[in-house]
Amino acid sequence: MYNADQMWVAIDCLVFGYDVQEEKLKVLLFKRKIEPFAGQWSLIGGLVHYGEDIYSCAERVLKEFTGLENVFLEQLHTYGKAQRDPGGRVISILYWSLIKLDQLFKDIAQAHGAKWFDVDKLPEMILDHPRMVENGKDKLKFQAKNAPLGFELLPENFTMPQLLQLYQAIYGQPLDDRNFRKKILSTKLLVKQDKKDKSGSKKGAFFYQFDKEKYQELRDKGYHIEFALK
Amino acid sequence: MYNADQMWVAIDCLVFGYDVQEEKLKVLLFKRKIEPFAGQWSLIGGLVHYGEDIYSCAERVLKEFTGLENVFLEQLHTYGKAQRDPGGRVISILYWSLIKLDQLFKDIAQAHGAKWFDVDKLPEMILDHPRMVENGKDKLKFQAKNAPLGFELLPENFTMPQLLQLYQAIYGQPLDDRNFRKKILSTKLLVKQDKKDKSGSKKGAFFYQFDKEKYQELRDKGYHIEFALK
DNA sequence: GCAAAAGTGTTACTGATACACCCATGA
DNA sequence: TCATGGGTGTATCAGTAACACTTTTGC
Repeated sequence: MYNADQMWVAIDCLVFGYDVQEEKLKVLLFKRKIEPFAGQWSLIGGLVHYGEDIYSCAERVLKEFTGLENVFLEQLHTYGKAQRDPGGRVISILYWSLIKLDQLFKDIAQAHGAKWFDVDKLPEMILDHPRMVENGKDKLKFQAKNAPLGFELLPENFTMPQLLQLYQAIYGQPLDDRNFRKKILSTKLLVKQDKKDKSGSKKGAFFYQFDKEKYQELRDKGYHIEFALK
Repeated sequence: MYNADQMWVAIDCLVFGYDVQEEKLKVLLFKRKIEPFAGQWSLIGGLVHYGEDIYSCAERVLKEFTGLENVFLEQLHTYGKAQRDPGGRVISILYWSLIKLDQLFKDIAQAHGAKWFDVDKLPEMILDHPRMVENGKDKLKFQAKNAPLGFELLPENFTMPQLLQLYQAIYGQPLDDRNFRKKILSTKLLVKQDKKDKSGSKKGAFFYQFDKEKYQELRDKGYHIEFALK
C-alpha cells in the first residue's frame, strides 16, 4: 500500500530502442523494487512530485534510468481505472521515448537493473503495462509514417539498408527496397555523406544524415511529409 | 485554494456540437461557479472522485452538463504543469466529445449556465483551456479524415449538402462538391433513404444514414477508410 | 418562367505498386 | 572469380484534383 485514501499520480515511460546489429526493435523494462509486485518486470516510472511538471517528471524518470536527456519524449495516454493498481489509487500518465541504442546504453540500463527486450518477446509485466506497450506499438506504427521518428532510433550517420530494416521492424513486414528509397529520398531531407559503412558488406553502403532543420522549416510552413510506404 | 499541498486530478471535457441551421461548429462552455475564476468561461469539468474511473468521471461530467450518455467521448491529453492552476496542484485530463446539437440541447445547456460558442468566436477562458480547445480543434481536423466522426455531429438522417457543410466547417475551407460526394459514397457506408429534406431547397435533398455496423465490421477486419478530401 | 439549391461525369495528373538486373568489393 | 549485399529504372494502376452544366420545384 502506498497510502490509504490518497490519489497518486505516476509517470510511466515506454522507451523504444533499435538495435542496429541485431536489427531488432526493443523495449526497456526494469525489475520493480517496491511492493506490491517487487521483482516483476515493469516499465520505468515514478511518482510525480508536488511542484513538479508532469513533463519534467517524465524527463527525470528517463534520466534516472538511462542517463539520457533531450531525446524524443511525448505524452501518450493516461490510465486511470480506479482498480488498476491494488496498491492504491494511482493514475498513470504514459510517456513514450525513442532513443539511439548502443552498447553503452545497454550497459547503463543493466547497471540500473533494467533490460532491453525484443518488442515481440516481452516477459510478463505488472498491472496494465502490457496494454501500455500495445498502445505504444500502435502509435509507433502510425507515427512512423507521419513524422521522422525513424531517425530518432538510428545513429546520426545511418545507411539506407539500416533505415529500411528499421521500418520493417516497426511494421513487422517487408517493404520494397526500391520504392522505399524513392519515397524517402523524395522528401529531400536526407543528406548523403561521402563515407561508406563497410561493416555490413564488401561494397559498403553510403551514410546519410537527416536534415532536422530543413524538416522543421517545412513543418512550420504547414507541409505534411510522409516517410515510408505501407 | 482547493487545499494546500495536495494533488487533485480533474477532468475537463471539450464538447463539440454542430448547428445544422447555422452551419457552424460550436463548443460548449460554462460560467465557472467557484473561486478562483468564478464567473469566467471554462470548459465543463470536475474533480475525479476517489474510487471513480477517469472515464466514468468524464461520462459523469458530460451527463451533468448535457444530460447525455453513450455519445462519442475520448481521452485527448493530460495537462500537468505544476503552476497551471493558481488554486492548487491540479492535473487535468482532457476528454473530448461530439454530440448532435439541436434546440433541446441548447436549452438544457442554458439551464446549467452553459452556452454554445462558435468555434472561431470563443470568449476568454480560464487557465490553459484555450490551449485545450486548440488541441481539440487540431484533433478534430485530423480525425475527421480517418474516422466517421462527422456522423456523430449530425442527426441520424442527414443530407449530402449538410455533411459537406459540416466538413467545410471543420476544415475551415471549401471542398469540391462533386469530389466530396464521390469520395464519401465510395466508402459504401451511407444508406440513401427514400425521403427528402425539403427545408433547404425547393427540389429537396435526399436523406442518408450512416451504416455503423458495416463500418465496425470493416474496421475489425483491419480496413482503413478515409472520409473526406483534404 | 425563374430563382435557388441538388445532383451528376470526364479528363488530366500525381503518386503508389510491382518487378529484375547490374555494381563494387573482399576474400 | 565468386559470393554478398548495395544500388538503380520503368510501366501500370489507382486515386485525387479540376472543372460546368442539367434537374427539380415552389413561388
